[in-house]
Amino acid sequence: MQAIDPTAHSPGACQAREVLDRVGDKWSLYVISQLGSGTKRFNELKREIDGISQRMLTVTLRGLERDGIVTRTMYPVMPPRVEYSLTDLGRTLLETVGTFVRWAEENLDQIEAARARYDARAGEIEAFG
Amino acid sequence: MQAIDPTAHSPGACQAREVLDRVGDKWSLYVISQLGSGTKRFNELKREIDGISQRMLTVTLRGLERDGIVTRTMYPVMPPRVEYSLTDLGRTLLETVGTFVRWAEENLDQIEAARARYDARAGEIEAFG
DNA sequence: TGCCTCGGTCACCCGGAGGTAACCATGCAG
DNA sequence: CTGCATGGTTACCTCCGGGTGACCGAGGCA
Repeated sequence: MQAIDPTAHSPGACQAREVLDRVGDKWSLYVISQLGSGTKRFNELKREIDGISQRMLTVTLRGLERDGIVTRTMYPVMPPRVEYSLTDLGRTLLETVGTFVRWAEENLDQIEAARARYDARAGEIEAFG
Repeated sequence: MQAIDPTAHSPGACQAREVLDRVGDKWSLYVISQLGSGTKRFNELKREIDGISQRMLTVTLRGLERDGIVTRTMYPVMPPRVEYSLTDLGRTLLETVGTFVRWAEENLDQIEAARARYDARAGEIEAFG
């Protein structure tokens, strides 16, 4: 994802782009999705989200916290205990993302089919064109 | 955006991630949004999408065409005439993105407020903490 | 004879997203 | 004394998304 150019403005899309810049990175969606099932601790998230590094989980959570999508609660005990959960805003976002996820589930096969067709045709042209 | 790691699988989110990898790049949303209002020619899109380069418009359109979201129609005349439009799949995607756009419109101010609060608090801590 | 348009392709470069690994403080178990 | 767990931070490096600018080929126009 990429910074917004404030001079660019395609009427409807630009607001969505700003949200995409938040949620469209590599890990945010996984974190939001995991927190959808309730409050979680740092290492709990780390274990559940396959392949995420310590640093990226921190960075992602900080970003989501900054934007008011998750809350961070620290208990000053030893060893440290830190809990993350969705805010109300985060929960409405999760819902909205849900319609997106459903679209993905319903149409991913179509996309992959189209992709296969396109690649097949491209290979053909390369070979005989 | 980034390639998918096939070993990663957060049940619901992973399918959506694949769609995000398609639509979450810098320009796809603008292109889809512009094509929502009908068939357009290459330079027409280029003029309407503020700041896009010739190369990136080509790249974006090729990607969307590959995934079956837009169709490309070439008329072998001189000077060349090429028209782009949404497929049925593209139109359902546009609709889905619409709920996303509405969420963005309704909640962007909340995000920005949260961001401002967070930054203010961070500055405070840096100064006095 | 140039120069413009349309719809691209190609070579090159840069910045930033994201990965890896080391380090931190503290307390408890062995 | 050593090692492990928790929840990070930091330095460093790599990769690639995306931007810039040159070039193309055929026709029209002056």
